[in-house]
Amino acid sequence: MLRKCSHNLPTPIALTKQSAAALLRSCSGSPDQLKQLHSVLLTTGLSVKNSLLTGLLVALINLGDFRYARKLFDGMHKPRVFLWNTLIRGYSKNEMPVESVSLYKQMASLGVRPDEFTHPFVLKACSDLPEPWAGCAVHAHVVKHGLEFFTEVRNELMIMCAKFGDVGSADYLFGSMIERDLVAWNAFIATCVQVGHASRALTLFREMGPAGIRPDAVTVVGVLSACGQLGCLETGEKIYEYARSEGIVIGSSNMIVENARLDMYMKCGSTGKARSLFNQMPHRNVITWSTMIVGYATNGDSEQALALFSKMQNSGPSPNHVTYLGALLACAHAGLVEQGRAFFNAMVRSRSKDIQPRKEHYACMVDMLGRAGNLEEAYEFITSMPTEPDSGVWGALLGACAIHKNVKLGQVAADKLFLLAPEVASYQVLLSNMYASGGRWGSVDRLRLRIRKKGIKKVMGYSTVEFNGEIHVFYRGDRSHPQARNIYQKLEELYAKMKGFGYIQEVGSVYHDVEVEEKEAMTSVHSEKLAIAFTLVINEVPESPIRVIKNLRTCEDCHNFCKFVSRISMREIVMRDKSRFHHFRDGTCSCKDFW
DNA sequence: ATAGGGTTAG
Repeated sequence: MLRKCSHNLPTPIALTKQSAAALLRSCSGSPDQLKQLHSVLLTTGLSVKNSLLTGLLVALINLGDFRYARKLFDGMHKPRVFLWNTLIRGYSKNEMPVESVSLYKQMASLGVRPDEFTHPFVLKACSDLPEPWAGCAVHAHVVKHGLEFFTEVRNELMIMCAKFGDVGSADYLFGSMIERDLVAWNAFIATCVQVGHASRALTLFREMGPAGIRPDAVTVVGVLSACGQLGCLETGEKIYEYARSEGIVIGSSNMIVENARLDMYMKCGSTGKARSLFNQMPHRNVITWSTMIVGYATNGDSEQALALFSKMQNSGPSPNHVTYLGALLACAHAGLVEQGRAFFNAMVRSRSKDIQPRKEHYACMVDMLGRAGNLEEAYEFITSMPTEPDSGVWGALLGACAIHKNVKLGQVAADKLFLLAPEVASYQVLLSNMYASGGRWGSVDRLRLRIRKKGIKKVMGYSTVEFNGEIHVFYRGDRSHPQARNIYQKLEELYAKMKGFGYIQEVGSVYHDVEVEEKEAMTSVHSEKLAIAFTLVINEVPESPIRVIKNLRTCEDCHNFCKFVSRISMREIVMRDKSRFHHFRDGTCSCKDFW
């Protein structure tokens, strides 16, 4: 490599300081070229001053050769703040937050005074770290140096707070901003979506105009993402059309916007709309393909997911770890154990670091094996993991044990989960359900006591439906909706009709040690049933699908209920639960009762 | 010579 480019470089004699600087500016080819230039400079006897070295360093960093850059940097006498900044930024932009933060630490301990450019970089690195402590320390520095009023610094502080779950502080930082510019709005909207406050993001979007800020394409991406999370298809499409008509996005030129749209369609269960958009897109990257594959997999169309995956391997970009997760999900949902194993082995064999199996791939495999009934193999799979299994992996095993009613192995998983994720109620609920289905009421009571002692709160289940751009929320047994009377009347009607078609209420999933009538009463008013009844009341257009989003997983009886309703009302029901979609059509579900 | 915000999985 060195020899190859050596003839492009001038001989040492011809080189002056000016020509060296000019050469450096034009030398954006390869790090090797730059390194050679450096050694040439050293042989010239020219005094290689900081200014020249700085140029060299910047070029190296921009090319991503941090090792050589760092060597140069460490050899420099009192590098200027600008150089510290550049290196800190380089690390943070190239997913090396640890290096970025430790360089900042070094800077601080040497007494180099940071300027207003330093903190946005290092704060970004701090928010990429798994723990918030470094960020807190840097925050203190920001205040110490009196830099917290720079908009850029404030934005990064806000994002960091939001990423570590401190939405209150993020909110405060946004609200108290003196100059709230477009970037601040976009950052806050995006963080709202990331922490799961999608409806807040939509509210913010509506406030932008009155506040005198014109949204741009970045805003649109955030808002489309919010619509996906909420399952608001109508709203999402309206916002996209608005953005087109306002010239905020032009055609399909912005791939990120199109990807966000694609994802929104998939998250709303509209695989058809997603596919036709995909077919029309002028440019597709790995995210485009992954979004499609994951989308198909979660929507229960494993065939399409796997077909696209092989199409991608033939004529698309290289798959990454997310794409493979999509392929594994497709296998897990379709019960294609052999195919799934093959994908997993391909990942292990791959030389690319980017597609080595991660924890979520292991969790997916455990789910797949466990669901197919190979519980022992799933357990062995966990013990063979190169890294410490996390709650996702044990949770997958517990879920499979619940399906196959294997209390013994389920207990093993639950014990791990009690240590790894004591605050997640759903795991304890699963265990409790397993005890209950085995009639072990004593164990159920002991577990309940333990849950109460620890103060673990169950997440309340709810379902949402979008109608005319508004979101309607329902809880179990909820009567607060203005249409409550009509909804319950509709529900009665449905039950009466369904019973004629052979519907029998399945109460097993409730797993409470209460009288049968009471169980039945609770099951019959689950939130998803109310949401469906509501949609039937207000929207009688036969060909429009009923779209319901549920925050937890749906129970067996509701699943059965949906099948019957789809049949007797001739309406398609698209239900997104916590982990996947169910498309009900004419009495059957896309998940083939395998979920 | 350096500035902050955006899309996929869990």
